[in-house]
Amino acid sequence: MNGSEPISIHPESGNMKDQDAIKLFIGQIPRNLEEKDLKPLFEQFGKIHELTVLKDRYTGMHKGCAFLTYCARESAIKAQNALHEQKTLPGMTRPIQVKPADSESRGDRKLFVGMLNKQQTEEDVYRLFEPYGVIEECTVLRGPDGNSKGCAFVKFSTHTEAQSAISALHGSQTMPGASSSLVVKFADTDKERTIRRMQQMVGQFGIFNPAIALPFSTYSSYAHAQQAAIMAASHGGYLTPSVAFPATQIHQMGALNINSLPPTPMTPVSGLSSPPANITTSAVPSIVTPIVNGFTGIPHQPNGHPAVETVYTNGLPPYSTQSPTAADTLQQAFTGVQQYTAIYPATTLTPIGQTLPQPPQVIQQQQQREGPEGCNLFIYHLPQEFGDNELMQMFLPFGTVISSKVFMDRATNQSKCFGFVSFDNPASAQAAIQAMNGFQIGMKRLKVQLKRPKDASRPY
DNA sequence: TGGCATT
Repeated sequence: MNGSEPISIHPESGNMKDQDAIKLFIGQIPRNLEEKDLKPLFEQFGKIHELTVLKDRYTGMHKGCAFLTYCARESAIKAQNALHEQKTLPGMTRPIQVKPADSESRGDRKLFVGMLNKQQTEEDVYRLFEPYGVIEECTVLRGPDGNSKGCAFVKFSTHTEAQSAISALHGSQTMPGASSSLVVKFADTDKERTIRRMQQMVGQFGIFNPAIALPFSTYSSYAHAQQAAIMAASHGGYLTPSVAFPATQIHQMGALNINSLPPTPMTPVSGLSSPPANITTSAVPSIVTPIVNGFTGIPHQPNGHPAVETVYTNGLPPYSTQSPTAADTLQQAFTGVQQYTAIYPATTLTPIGQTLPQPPQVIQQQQQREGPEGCNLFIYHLPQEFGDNELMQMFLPFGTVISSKVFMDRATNQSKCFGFVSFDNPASAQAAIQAMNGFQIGMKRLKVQLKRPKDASRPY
């Protein structure tokens, strides 16, 4: 949109490319030649689908090369044969390069397939993908016991084939017994796999030592930053932590909280561009989190050290459902939620008037574990804007939450307004049902009951 | 009425 963006001949109706079209890399182009100048040279081999000169992402400088896709696969082959190393453009010392782009060959042609039925074998998966190209490899991922993990790798002979399988199959169907529609995407690169593994480690062992991993020199400055962040959040006119906790406990929250840092948009603290992004547990910088944090408190251990395992407790003994104080606190907090959500529409992720840049968000994924029998709750009629974290916060007062999950619609990425919470003991689960079933939020009342066992017979 | 996974 600005002058430095690469100009492309965009695909448009009447400009469709072959399913097996080849994307060409064009090298050794003089830097004074733009798309319009290059077009005549390449058009002689066929209709161009897309032609893009590569520009530096930041400076907009011409990189001396381009990507070219013809509508017809045959045109690409003709152009490569006629031009590659055959002609030197004015001002260049080396001949023009015309060859399939890296993405077309060895690179991205391996797919990750998720949401398979655990009974599906390599052969089943092969049959499913066979129509889209030549399959070089097909593996169902299995655990040590040999049981399918419900996912697979499928390697095609070309990127284009792989891409066409994605287009045709991703989200196209839901396998019997699978919880969601089929996932078909390019497999992680080595780099992505490393990142994923690191995230899994963090999820497994709890939070790492902030003094080592964070861009602060000492732990105490980190703790200070958190405290400042909490104060900043509490000055926004929302429910303050002091409603729910005595001052000493707020101090502890500031010093010890490492799992529920207030979200970035709430922390305009001078001298800090943003809180460390890689320790937030909130997938979305949700507008309701500060309030919810305010009433439920923050995970820490009575011994004064951060929790080593990723379990979530409020640091208080689970309160009895007869306690009027606790009920009052909840009700107040939810009044706050209602007011807040009335001010900021659900689609607004950043509170109005704040334009802090989004830091790259590395989300710490909470591991989803099933609790023991009688410890797993099904919760329905959640507010649309509640995510896993808000759900967890809501149930922390009743005990140790080992897992919380809001069910999302894959297609729209919207909450389906129901979810699951797992406790480590049945008494907490029962206390939560007693206190929270029928709890009114806005126009809706929560339904909180024990999760149906997986093999429960369907009533229809 | 989950367990969402990456050789």
